Amino acid sequence: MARKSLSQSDFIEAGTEYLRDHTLSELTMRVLGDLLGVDATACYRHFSGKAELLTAMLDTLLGQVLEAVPEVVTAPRELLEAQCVAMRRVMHDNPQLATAMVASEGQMPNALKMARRSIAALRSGGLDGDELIRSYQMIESYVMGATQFDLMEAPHNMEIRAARYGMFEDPAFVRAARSVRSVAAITEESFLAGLRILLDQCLGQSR
Amino acid sequence: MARKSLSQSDFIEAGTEYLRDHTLSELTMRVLGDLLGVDATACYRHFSGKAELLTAMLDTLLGQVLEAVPEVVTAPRELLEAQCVAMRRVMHDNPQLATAMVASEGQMPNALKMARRSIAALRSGGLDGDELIRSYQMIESYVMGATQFDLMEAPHNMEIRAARYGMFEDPAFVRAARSVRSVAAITEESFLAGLRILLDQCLGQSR
DNA sequence: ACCTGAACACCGTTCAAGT
DNA sequence: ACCTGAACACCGTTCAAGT
Repeated sequence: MARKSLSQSDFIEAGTEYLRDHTLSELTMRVLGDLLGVDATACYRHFSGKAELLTAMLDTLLGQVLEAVPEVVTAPRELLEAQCVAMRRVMHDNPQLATAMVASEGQMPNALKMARRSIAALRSGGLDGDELIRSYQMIESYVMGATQFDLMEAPHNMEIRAARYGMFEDPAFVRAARSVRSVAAITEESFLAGLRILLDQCLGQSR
Repeated sequence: MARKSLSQSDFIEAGTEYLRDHTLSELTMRVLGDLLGVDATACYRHFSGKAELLTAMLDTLLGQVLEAVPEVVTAPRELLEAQCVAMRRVMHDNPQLATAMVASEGQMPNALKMARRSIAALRSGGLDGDELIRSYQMIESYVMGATQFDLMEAPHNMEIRAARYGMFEDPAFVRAARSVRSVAAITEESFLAGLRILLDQCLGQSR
């Protein structure tokens, strides 16, 4: 039998790819092994367990956000908004992983990088002390939370939301519920509107 | 052996009580059976499975929110804020259930009631059409999402957040990280500040 | 150094059998 | 009508054994 000599990134990539079309609970260690033509327990030679693999997959995702928003010299307001929008888009493209986002930031270097960038932007926007922390936390909780909430039950999330709208018995919602696409559009619009309202309030209007 | 003749609410209450001191993954059907002095499979005589039980537990939680905010005649802005704050408090008191909040609203009558109340308030605040939907969705995603995010990994969530702050290498965050209590306080302040900013923008300043 | 394969201690759930 | 208890098809993970 030929040696496989797999690396961490092989498992990360195979898992992330698999989650494009499958549920998180469908990604078992046995399936992951099959994907790489290897035994179910081979993963344990590279990660302490499933949790650590998941964390590595998540951090890789955050790396994509950092790449999507190069740290060029832009106004802090624009850098922040761009980073938040990129974060949401990456999560939107990987809903299964996004909704499993964990708080174990200790092992996620890219999460740390993103946070430091945001804080630097808020600082150069004039914030400091407790106001800085409140603003940072408000934006992080909004972007991560609202996006996770909107992606819940993906890929059927917007069908489910449309069905809910239909039960509200309100003419505006019932009309919107007829088109899943319009429900999805409204969801994105409301996220972006909310983000801008919060950023405006934290950093002052810039448009 | 005496007949137990349990009802749905017995399982809901026992499970919710158990989750006060235990993780969601620790609440297995076998444990639930032990709590009620009954076989592990007895639950299937009252619920189709664990998912349906969980949904029932969640809806019971939403019922507490409805009770906490009686539908007295108040200004729409105040009703909305009170309902959002009550929602967060109930989730805060039941973090394990709150972070498992599901999108299966079809079987959650109290979720429907809450939504209709919110929509009525927004309407009497002068909103209509797509603007009404955007405002509703913005507030729902913010309250549910940010709260779920802040409660992630409870009951150690604030210790984890404090540890993160310590790694930011920013003087303001490092100072705040010395007290878990202060991190928790800042989290609540930033949630409330964000909520008020969004409500102000949707319904106009009322204070 | 890395992978295998059997094994362990769990899950949620089904179903025939009890009362 | 409701509960029991064995059983099924899974999990993640461990560990001795291979190469």
